[in-house]
Amino acid sequence: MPELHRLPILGGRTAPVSRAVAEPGQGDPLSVAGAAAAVAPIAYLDDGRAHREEAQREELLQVGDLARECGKTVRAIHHYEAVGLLKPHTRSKGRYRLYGRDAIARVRWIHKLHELGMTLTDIQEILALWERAPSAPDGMREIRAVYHQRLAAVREQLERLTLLERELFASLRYLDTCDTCDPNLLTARFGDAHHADACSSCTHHVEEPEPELVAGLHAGGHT
Amino acid sequence: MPELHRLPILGGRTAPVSRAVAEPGQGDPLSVAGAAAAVAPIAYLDDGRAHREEAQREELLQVGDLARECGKTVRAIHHYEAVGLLKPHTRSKGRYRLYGRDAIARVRWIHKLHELGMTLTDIQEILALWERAPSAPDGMREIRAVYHQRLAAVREQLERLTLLERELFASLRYLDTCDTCDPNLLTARFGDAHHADACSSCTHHVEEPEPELVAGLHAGGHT
DNA sequence: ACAAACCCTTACGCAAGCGTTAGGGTTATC
DNA sequence: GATAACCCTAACGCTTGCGTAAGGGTTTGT
Repeated sequence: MPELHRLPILGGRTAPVSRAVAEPGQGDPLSVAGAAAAVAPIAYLDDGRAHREEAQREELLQVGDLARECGKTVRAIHHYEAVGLLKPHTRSKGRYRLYGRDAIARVRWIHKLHELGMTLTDIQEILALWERAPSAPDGMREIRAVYHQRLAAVREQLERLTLLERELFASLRYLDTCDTCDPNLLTARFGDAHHADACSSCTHHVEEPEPELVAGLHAGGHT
Repeated sequence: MPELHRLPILGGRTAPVSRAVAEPGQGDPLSVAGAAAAVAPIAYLDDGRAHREEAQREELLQVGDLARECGKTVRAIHHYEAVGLLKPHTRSKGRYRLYGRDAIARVRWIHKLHELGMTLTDIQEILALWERAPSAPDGMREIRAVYHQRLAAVREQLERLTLLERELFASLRYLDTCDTCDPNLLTARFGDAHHADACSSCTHHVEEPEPELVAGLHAGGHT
C-alpha cells in the first residue's frame, strides 16, 4: 500500500431522506415499510428468504441518499457500480438508481475492505468468487482464504507502522532537547548556527546517537 | 492514505561496489578514503565540520550503487532528485552522478517518511523548512511540529487499522464455522444452497450476528 | 579498439479512485 | 408550469511515484 489512509470527510448536508422518493402510496408494489424488524426474529430460521424480501420492500434510496448515509460521494457510488461492486435494486421510470437499505451495508463493506488495503478490483474478485461458488459453504471457504491473506498483510503493516511510530516518537523526544539550545552559542562555536554540524555536535545530546529521522535532514542534501 | 503499504523488493545484484569509480589516485582532490572513522571520535566535539568533510572524502557512489544499497531503483533516485529531495555530491567528467555515503541516510530517511504516510512533496517541504530556518534550533522546532502532526496521523491510522484487524479476525472465526456446514442440508431447506439466506439462516451461528465483513457479501449485490 | 556495464536526458505511460465538467432529463413543490 | 434540487451518461482530468522506452554517451577491462 502506497501510504497512510486519509479518511473521507462525511457530507455536510443534514437531511438523510430525499424529497420523499418512493413514498408509501397505493398502486406501488414496493411500499409496506416498517414492521419487518418485528417479524424477523420468528421468521429467522423458518424462512430467511421471506425476511430478506421484506427488507427489500422498505423504502428505497436514491444514489444521493445512499452516498450520504455512507459518507461517500455520488461519483464514488457510480464508480463502484462501474467496477461491479454494487447494483441498484431498481431504477425509477426516469432511470434514477434506487437502492435497498442493504446497499448501505454493501458500501460500508467496500469501504472497510478498502481501508484494509484492498483495491476495488480485489474486492470485485471477492464478489466474483462468492458468486461463482457452487454452494454457500464453498463460497465462504474461498472468502476465508482471501481474508486470511489479508489479515496477514494487515498485521505486517501494523508491525511496520508500529515500529515507525516508535521511531518517530523517539525522534520527537530527541528534538525536544534542541529547544534548550541557544543559537548564539552555536554561532560562537561554528560561525554559522545553521551549519549542519551545529546540531550534530550540540552538547545537549552528546551520548545519544542522532535518530535516522533527524540525521536524514543534513545528509547528502539538496542544499 | 490510499491503501496499505507494499514494500519495495530489494535489488537482485550482489556486488555493492561498482567498477571502482573515483578510485584513490593522485591529482584527484576527492580521494583519501579510509581512516575517517578512526579520527572522528576525537574531532567530534572539537570540529564537526572537519569530521563531515572527511566523510565526504570517502569513496563516492554511482547512482546504481546508491540505489542498491537502499533497495530503490535508479529511476526512483532520479525521481527524488527531480522533486528536490536529493542531490549528487559531485558529477564525474562524463556527468555521472556521484554521491557521498551520507546520501544513503538521506534516501532511507525519505523512505521512512514515505512509509509514515508523507508524500514526496511533503518531504520536500520539510527540507525547505530546514533550509529556510534562520538557525539550527529554529529549524528543529519547525521539523518537530511537522513530525508531531505526523505522529498524530500515524496513531490514528494505527487505531483504525487495529480495529479493522480485529474485525477481520473475528470474521475469520465466524467463517470457520461455515466449514462444518453441509451444503446438502442447506439445499434441503432452501432448494438452492447458494442462496444468500442459506448462510444467514444457517443454524451454526444462530446467536452470533453476521459480521459486517461477511454481511456485505450478500447485501445489495451486483448479482 | 571494442565490448560490457553503466549512466544521461527526455518524455510518454500507467494504475487507482475518484473529481469535474458538459449537456440534458426527472421529481416534487409552489 | 416553473423552479429547485436531484439524477443520468459520457468522457476527459488529476495526483502519486515511479516504469519504461528511446536515443546516445562514459568507464573500464582486454
